[in-house]
Amino acid sequence: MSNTATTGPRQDNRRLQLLDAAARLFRAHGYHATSMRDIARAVGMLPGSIYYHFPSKDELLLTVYEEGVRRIAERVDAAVQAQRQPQQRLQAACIAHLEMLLDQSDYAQVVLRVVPDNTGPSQRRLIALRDQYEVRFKQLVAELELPPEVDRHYFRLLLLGALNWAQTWYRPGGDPPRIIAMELLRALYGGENQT
Amino acid sequence: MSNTATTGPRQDNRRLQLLDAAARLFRAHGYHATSMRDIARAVGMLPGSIYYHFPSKDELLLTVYEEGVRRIAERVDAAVQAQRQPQQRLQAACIAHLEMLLDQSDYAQVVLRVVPDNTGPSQRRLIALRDQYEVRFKQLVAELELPPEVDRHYFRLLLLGALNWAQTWYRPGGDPPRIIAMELLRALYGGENQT
DNA sequence: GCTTTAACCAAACGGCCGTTTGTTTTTCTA
DNA sequence: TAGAAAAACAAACGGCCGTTTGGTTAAAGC
Repeated sequence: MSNTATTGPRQDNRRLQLLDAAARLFRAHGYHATSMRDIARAVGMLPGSIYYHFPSKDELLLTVYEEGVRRIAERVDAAVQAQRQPQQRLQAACIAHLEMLLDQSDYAQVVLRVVPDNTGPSQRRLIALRDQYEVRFKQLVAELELPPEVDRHYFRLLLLGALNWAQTWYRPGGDPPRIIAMELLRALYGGENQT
Repeated sequence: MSNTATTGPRQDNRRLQLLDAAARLFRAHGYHATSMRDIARAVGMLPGSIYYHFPSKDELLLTVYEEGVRRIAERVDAAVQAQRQPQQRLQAACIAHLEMLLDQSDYAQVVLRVVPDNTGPSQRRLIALRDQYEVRFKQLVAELELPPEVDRHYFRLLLLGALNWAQTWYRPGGDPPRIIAMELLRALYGGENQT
């Protein structure tokens, strides 16, 4: 009963397993089509046991979402910081973004696949998380040299839309995400100022 | 008002009401989050009565999907045929596409909002319907003059992705769909060969 | 007028849903 | 090694799900 802080909590491994399974299933089938029983079965657990780790299904989605944003942001930031020229910085960001979105992370894919409409009480926080991530692209586009007629707001929406929509037509076996990102950028720039 | 054929079955009015309600609810809440009871309540009907008009929920979605593709294709085709120059033909298609997608038709919005993954036995037909519609844009892009470095395949995916993704950020009260389409195209062309 | 039939009602079917409750097992510390 | 805390089990709760079945109503056709 002593108030010692030396005692760390147990490793809590299954919590991570739960998050992994939830991310995978949410990505594959969507939020509503995935049941708590599905998630429990995927980690070899009884449905009720999930509620020791998460208070609700909604909160489970929120945690996956947060982790997804964290992972894709981390990866994109690292890619951007390795470049100097604005054009190459944006290209690096697009490549990293697309790799996470198409190949790497179930978590990141949930962020864009699961539409935060009527998914529960935390839908506003989901949207806020997504917006917070996209601020990076706002800054990258602001650095860029563009013709004066081009509205940077719509330039960003054009680029992000094209990248995110790739999730709907991408199939493994075709061009890898890196090539796709570069081809989309080339189509966008019209082949003018290419590296 | 003698436009009614004197013979034939009864007018079967509620079937259209059902489709309208289903389209509206599928668009707003998604397929899985919309129950047959929700749809029945929206038209003032008991849940079981829907099965007189449609054999299953899956078939109901398929019918909405088909009607959505039909409506958006009809509208886009009309807009394209009113133009001669390839660039203006594509622009007209984009405007019509976006207007249907953002403002006009619940049916058309279902086609792009409801991801046809694990929605039931007819998911392949849903994808086929969507592909069949997008063939139009393939042709429009083929007519277009483009720099030789630009891959027309990715040019089309870039454009359609940007347009379709607008569904996730569009809010009524901002720029109308027509302006959005033109701004996106301007960002895509880089302000070069504008009308 | 009688029959047919389109259209819907009324009521239930089994099943899965998210979640709760009480108990048991495991694990780590004191 | 005793005991507390963490983690999972076992079993149910009420409720909603898509769908089925059989009966009722009212318009249409002969």
